[in-house]
Amino acid sequence: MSKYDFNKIEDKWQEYWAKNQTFQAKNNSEKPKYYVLDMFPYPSGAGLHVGHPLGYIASDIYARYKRHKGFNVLHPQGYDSFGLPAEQYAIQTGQHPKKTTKENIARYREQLDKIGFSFDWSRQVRTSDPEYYKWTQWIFMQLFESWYDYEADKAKPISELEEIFTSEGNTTVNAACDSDVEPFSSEDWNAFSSEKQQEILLQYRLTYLAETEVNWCPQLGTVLANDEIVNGVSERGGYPVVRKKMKQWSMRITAYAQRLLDGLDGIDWPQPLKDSQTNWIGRSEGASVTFNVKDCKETIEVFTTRPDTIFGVSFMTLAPEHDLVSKITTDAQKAEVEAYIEATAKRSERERMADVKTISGVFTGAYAEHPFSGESIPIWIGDYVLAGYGTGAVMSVPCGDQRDYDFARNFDIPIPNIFEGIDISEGAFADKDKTIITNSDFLNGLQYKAATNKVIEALEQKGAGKGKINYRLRDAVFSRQRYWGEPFPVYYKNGLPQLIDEKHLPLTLPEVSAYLPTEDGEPPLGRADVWAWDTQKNEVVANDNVDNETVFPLELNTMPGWAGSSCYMFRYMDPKNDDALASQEAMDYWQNVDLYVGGSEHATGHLLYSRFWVKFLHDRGVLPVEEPFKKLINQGMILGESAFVYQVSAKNAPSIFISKNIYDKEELNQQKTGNRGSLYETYSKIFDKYNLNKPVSFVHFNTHADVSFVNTSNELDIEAFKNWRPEFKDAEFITEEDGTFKVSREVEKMSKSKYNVVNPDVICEDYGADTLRMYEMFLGPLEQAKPWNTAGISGVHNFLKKLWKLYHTGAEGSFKVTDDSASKDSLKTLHKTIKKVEEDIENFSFNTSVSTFMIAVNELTAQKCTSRDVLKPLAVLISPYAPHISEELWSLLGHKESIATATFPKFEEKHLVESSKEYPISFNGKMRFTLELPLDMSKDEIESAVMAHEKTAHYLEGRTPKKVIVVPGKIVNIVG
RNA sequence: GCUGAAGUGGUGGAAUUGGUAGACACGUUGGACUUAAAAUCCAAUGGACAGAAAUGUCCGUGCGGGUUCAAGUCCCGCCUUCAGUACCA
Repeated sequence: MSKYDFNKIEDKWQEYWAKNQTFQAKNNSEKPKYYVLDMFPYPSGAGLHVGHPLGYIASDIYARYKRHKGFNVLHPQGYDSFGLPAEQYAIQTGQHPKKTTKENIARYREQLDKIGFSFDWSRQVRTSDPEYYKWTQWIFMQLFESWYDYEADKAKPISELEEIFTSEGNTTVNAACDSDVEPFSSEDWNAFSSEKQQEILLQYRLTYLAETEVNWCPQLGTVLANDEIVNGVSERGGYPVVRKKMKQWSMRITAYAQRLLDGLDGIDWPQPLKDSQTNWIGRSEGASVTFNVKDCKETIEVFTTRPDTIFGVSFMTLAPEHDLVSKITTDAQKAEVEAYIEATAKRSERERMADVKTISGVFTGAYAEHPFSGESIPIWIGDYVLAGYGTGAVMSVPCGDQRDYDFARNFDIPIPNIFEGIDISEGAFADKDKTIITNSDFLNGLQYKAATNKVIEALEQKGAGKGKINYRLRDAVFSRQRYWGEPFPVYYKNGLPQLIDEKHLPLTLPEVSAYLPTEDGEPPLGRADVWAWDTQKNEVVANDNVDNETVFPLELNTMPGWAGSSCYMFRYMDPKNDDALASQEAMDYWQNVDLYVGGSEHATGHLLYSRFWVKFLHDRGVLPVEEPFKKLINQGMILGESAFVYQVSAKNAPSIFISKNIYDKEELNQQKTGNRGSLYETYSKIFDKYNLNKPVSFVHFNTHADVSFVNTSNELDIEAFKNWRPEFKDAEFITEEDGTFKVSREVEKMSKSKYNVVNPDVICEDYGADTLRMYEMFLGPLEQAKPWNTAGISGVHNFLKKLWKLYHTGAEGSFKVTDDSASKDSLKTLHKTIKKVEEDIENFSFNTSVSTFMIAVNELTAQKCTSRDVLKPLAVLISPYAPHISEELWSLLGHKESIATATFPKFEEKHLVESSKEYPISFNGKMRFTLELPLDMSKDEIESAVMAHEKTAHYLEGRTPKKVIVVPGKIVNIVG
């Protein structure tokens, strides 16, 4: 073989790797371990485009590199195969999601295999596989069986809590729980009915049932998101939508807020990603203050970050949804308040967000009492206060908060000034570090920090408040009214949730007649005929058998998408284990993921939930580690370059397309916004110019053309375009002078609907997987978003051809390496390359090492290097990037084993050292010359050599140098 | 509004973290080979000016300042773009 026949080579080695299980990882090894993981894909029907493998290529390079470096590398892959698209497809076609998912996975696998990844496929997991989701269900059960003890700051078994309740009641317990748990003694507890006890325990569990409001559309038979509702009716169809309270499972992630925050310090993640988790958790320090409501027994609790401004309070504001509103509103204000609440309730979340400028609110007629001054403070309601944050109530300090200020202004509420020497006639003053408090009784003359400490102390003494840390993070709703997800291992006895026994997992998804919700609003599982739990037989039985004695209804909701992806990284360690998520030995050996590669869009979803679950399972002794991902890298998205054609058409007439340059030249773009008369004139002129039949009127727009019809010079294949769609069959084209038709291009997200998808299979077919891999890396820095442009691929492809040729300098291009000792220059090139590539891989700057390879191969070609001593290590260097060609060269070099196990060449400094080198020397930027000096000179020696040089002496004549700056190997600067 | 990232040739992007800016590649131009094309190879390629030429000089990393012998890199103030987030008390 003398030609670089990449298709043949790649098929051969892909087959070899599969047959020999080259990349299968062992769970025990003398070698140090290294775990490289990609975020596993959701197998969509559209298949992979060139953007998807970017991160996989990067992690594969790293995994292969680590193998060369002597690590036992775990590099698995699987599928996040539960999810909405498959379900929607099922609703439309009636096909079981299981079937389409299976097909999609097969397609994904085929595409992935073509790129030559070193995945250990023997460990593949699929989240929709019962053998897998058995463990998702198992983790849910552990959460159900746990509570969070703030004293020990960890999760504990719920049985321990029951014991405490039995012996001490709940007053000594500092636990994460629902806010409305009432205090009870041990006597109370023991007197409670079993139902009552279960209800109370539910409020402490780490996953619990709670009533949550959702938007329900009975006609569409589904829950709608806020943005799917316009003016109180559904966006599609215009059906009425009702707010409905539904019992939903929630995850008590808020218990872990502080630990999730603290844990960020110990992990090597990109700063923007850490920032977004920090913001999402949203910790703020302040105080909770209790205000008594006058003339009734109620109290209002508020959270504030500025307790120091408590003497600036001139009113209080409650969210319209606040529970107290109905209790404290006076009869005189009742009508107005109710009208306001109704009006706010009707507004969707979206409207409320879009309309933040309008100030609205109503006085309740009630007054609160200031905890220190005892003054009466009017209580208002206003929709700028959010029910979901803090306590849903604020103490309004108009001089210190702009929103309070605007509200006070709008309703003529007094604005007392408590900041010394600050003018608040124009707006509030929120800069807490620049003020001294005044008009504030015992806080006068203090600054923010001191005042805050003092006021909290005073509040605590009075029992009117305490220092508090508030988090923005909410508990995560865990129920979905969907079919294609994990069923909950839960049945209901007297309306109370019960777990099925662990031994009977997995609880598999039942068959249903259709994948839509039922007409009376139950999730799709409500359609299943066989979906009840028999506690005697311990199996799923037909619904008819429900007797609420031994047979009970099962949960109808399924788990959300993130359930299956939260702990999958541990399942890879021991994927076939039927007795545990993974064996203790496997988990102790692999610990956690050393390198995780994936998109940043999961910052506040998967990556947060996963950390939560891992911390929880660590608390409960299941996992040895507390963080799932030690290092994380976000790969940027690869965007598509859409092609547009400019279309001018009349109704019912064939389309007419105008080539881009003509369109630009005639400034039709400007005409688009001009008046219709001049538009018509301009078009008429053009049509006359090109001898085309003028339509009566013009319609003017851009149309996507499929990128496969466009070559690298942006020329459109007119014939292919005409045949694409029937309506373009008779289209006419106004072409450039040279007869070509040019499209305009625009960078957009790669998507089927934009006809800008580039398929990796096509690239592999035309250029080879090695070219694809290297080109994707060459495109730019890994973390950066960048458009795909096939035009540049020839550079990388040429490199691989040159690499091939470097090893094929024999007669008629046959393979040739010699046993001659390598030239100094060649050794220098090799070691320069080893050093650079090693640094690049360690720093994840894969783009620059592609350049380094190109330089190396060009130099070695020029040196006519055929030495085995150079060509052998070179193949290993390149193999992480271009594994197929490297394997082929490796076997041509006479090796029987795969190159994957070869040792990474060792860098030797001595090959880079030369006898002498020319140093450029500059004087203050004015004079520059070069001086040849031996390389092993010390700083001082170089300095004196420079000073002794005639040009230096000339320059310095009559002057004393201020200093000489010497950087060996770089540059010498002398300042006169 | 807030937070974060980034602005370098015609294009994608390098620059050893303060030390010859523009590596490498695409594109473009010219040349070799060829009946021709493709492929391959060679050369030139930031701008301006001077020179027959080798070469030299000046300008140049979004804009305006500053520190330094020396700034794409550090500091201050702007502008622009992208991403995330948004009444968080």
